[in-house]
Amino acid sequence: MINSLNVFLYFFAYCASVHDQVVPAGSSSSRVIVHVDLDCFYAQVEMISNPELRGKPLGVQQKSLVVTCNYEARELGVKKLMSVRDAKEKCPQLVLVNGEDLTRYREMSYKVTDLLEEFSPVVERLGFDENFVDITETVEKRLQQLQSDELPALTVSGHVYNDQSINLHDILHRRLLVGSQVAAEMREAMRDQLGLTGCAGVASNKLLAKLVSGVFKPNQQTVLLPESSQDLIHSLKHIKEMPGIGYKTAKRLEALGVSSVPDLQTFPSKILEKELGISVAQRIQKLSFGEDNSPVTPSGLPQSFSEEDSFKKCSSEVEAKSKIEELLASLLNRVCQDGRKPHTVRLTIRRYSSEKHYNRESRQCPIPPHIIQKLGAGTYDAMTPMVDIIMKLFRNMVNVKMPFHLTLLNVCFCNLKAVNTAKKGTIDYYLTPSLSTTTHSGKRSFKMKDTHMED
DNA sequence: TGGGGTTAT
DNA sequence: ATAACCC
Repeated sequence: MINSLNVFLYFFAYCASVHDQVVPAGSSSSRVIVHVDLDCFYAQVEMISNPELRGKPLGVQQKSLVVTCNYEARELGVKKLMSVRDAKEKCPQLVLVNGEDLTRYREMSYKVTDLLEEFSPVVERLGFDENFVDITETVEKRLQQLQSDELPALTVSGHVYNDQSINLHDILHRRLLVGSQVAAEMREAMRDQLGLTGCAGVASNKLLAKLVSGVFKPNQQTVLLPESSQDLIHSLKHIKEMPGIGYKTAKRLEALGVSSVPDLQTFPSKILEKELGISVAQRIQKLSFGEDNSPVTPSGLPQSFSEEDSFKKCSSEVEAKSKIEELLASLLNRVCQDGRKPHTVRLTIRRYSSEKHYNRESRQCPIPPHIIQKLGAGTYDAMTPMVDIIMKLFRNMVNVKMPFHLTLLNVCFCNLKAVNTAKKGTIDYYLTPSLSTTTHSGKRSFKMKDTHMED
């Protein structure tokens, strides 16, 4: 006779061995990814700046749009990207603050990323209010610290998608549970140290982590166990909701009769590849199965800085020049604070047009070395020569002898390089191949000294 | 429809 | 330089 204890022990050992074989311990094939998504970020920053706004319906305005709003406003019918007119109509008590200057949002955004980097250095930013963190290693370490008698006490933090039951014998479940605990600590740190609330999603890849983070909304977190991933992706009502399938691709898919997740899953791969190109086709078809092997790529320092302004009409060169000077003044301050130096400048315009939705043109050029040098110290030394260069780009795009009508100007500094800190006469000075060698500290708050040795 | 960002071609 | 994607 086999007694029940033996049956239990056998079952225990069986489960452990099966799953440990499927995903060997220390295997990199299974990851734990967290997606952190701040609640109505701009509105939160505004409420921190001015606590009197708390408790009132609050919208953040850019031009004629309410770009985001707090939950009090949402309960009264205000939606993201609603026009100010519609929002005021829905909600006359709505308090509006101007959010066209992104400085404070950008600063708070990087504080969040910096905080998350303390949990794992592998943090990828997505916009100002979202971050992906690969915590596979953090989780592995914690699981190895766990004594075997502590295993039964392992619990989830926050929601489990679909209320799926947890199997502690499954190593993937264990990892994701510890992941949910790390996510809870991240949200606690954001609240305690920065005063910010947000959602988190924990799953085995970026796509699923992002989708699951939005399941319980505001200020909550959800973990997805592997057995529920098909339910999650099938909960999408349209392929446009799939991150990675944008406006254009969704339209082209719809023309092929593909509009739902199952449509995309079962559509013939060869035809899809012919229509969209092999790269996009293979990527999005994998997405439709919940598969996403793209790594969390550490964002590090920004690749570019830009400032832009939109308006009803700009139709003269002097008008454009004064707007460009305004954009440039802010940019020079930002570049100065960063410490690195841009080697390329780009001007982008939008011309007035009744129909064409997305029409933008740009011209870019290298920044001459003698101007790059002036970028570090006083912002005003660089101002005049930079304006001259940008106006050349402007006249290259716009025939100023003909009538024109612009609705947007954008100035972008990119191709950022660390300043050369190698001292003249040293081995380093002569061996530094260009100045592209990364000499920055890796900390965003660190400011490099301008040693005037670049170029 | 704003004021940003990224990568691929 | 543009086009696509993300927020």
